Amino acid sequence: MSRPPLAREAVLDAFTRILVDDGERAATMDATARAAGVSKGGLLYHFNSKSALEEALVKRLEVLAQQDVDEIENSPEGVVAAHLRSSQNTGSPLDVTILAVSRLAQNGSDAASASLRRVRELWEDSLRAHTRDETALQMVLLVSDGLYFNAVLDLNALPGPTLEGTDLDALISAVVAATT
Amino acid sequence: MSRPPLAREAVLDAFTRILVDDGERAATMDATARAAGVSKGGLLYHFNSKSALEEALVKRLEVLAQQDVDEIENSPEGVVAAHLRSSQNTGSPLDVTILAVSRLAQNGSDAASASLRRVRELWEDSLRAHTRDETALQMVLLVSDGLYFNAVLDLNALPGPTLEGTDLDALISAVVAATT
DNA sequence: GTCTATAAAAAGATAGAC
DNA sequence: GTCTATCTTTTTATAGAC
Repeated sequence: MSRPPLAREAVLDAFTRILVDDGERAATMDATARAAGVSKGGLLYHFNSKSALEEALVKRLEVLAQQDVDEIENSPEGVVAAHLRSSQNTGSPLDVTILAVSRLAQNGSDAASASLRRVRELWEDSLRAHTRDETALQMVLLVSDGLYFNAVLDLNALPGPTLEGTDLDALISAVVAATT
Repeated sequence: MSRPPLAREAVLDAFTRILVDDGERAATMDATARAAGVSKGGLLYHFNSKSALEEALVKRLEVLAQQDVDEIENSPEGVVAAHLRSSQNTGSPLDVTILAVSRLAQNGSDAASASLRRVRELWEDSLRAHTRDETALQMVLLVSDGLYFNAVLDLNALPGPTLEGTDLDALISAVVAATT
């Protein structure tokens, strides 16, 4: 776990920022290098290819997500409340990294999709012990996803598993009961 | 409202499919033309430019979204339940169009972002009369967003307004009360 | 480690034949 | 209405100097 070179981190930061602010198409190696204050050759010294850049970003996400879960587990407010609160996108390193990786996922990166699924499973496993039942767990996760995605004006959220018919009915009933 | 040419609709369908399946970057005019079974020149007869293609897709979304709201208003199941059920992405024309337009929005298209916001406002206005209060309304919309986005394996949902601090607290309390 | 220069492919768009 | 051919710009990647 030796600290990575500064230029390398700067490139990753710039890549993230462009992905989130302007989208995947704008996040070219040229634009990333310029935003990071290095030349294209300099960038390619640290990342041999575009996919190497993407892989590095995915790796960064995995580390940040695990840290997030660990912090929430120790929150005095309670895991559910802390999780929902943390779903309010505030521009934290984890927030922007999730958004950046989801941009990659939506452009066909299987590694990015898989990573986002793992993050969601981390959350799910963390929340399970603190919710009444599976329906309640799904409701928390759904509201969390909705929150996350709504916390930014023109951004999106992250992938997850589909819901079966019976679960969907139970969920609808619960939400209807709680809201009408 | 005369019926548009078949080739034109085929191009729009192909563009939508590629956007949803492979992302914005893959949705080139070349690939779209090929998938629609026309040449690049043929495509450019119907849509003078890439942005003309995008504008046509946004227009299609507006029409489909209004139809959806009209149907839900007349649902015997009730507006809230029908809305949540309809948020389960089933690959309907509206579903795929929303996803396609959200891909454009995430790549910097202001027109696409604005259109998605309008769709969400349509839903919000439709649901308001059928929910207990503003917190309940937001909860329904959030769960709907979460549902929508989770109904597909590696896709995303749609933009919306941010939540204020007090609203967030009220929401967290409500969800916590309903789920723990 | 970082740079410039350049090659090779793909993108959007135009021109004009049919 | 639909096609092929072509131009221009952008993007990824390589080569090699410093």
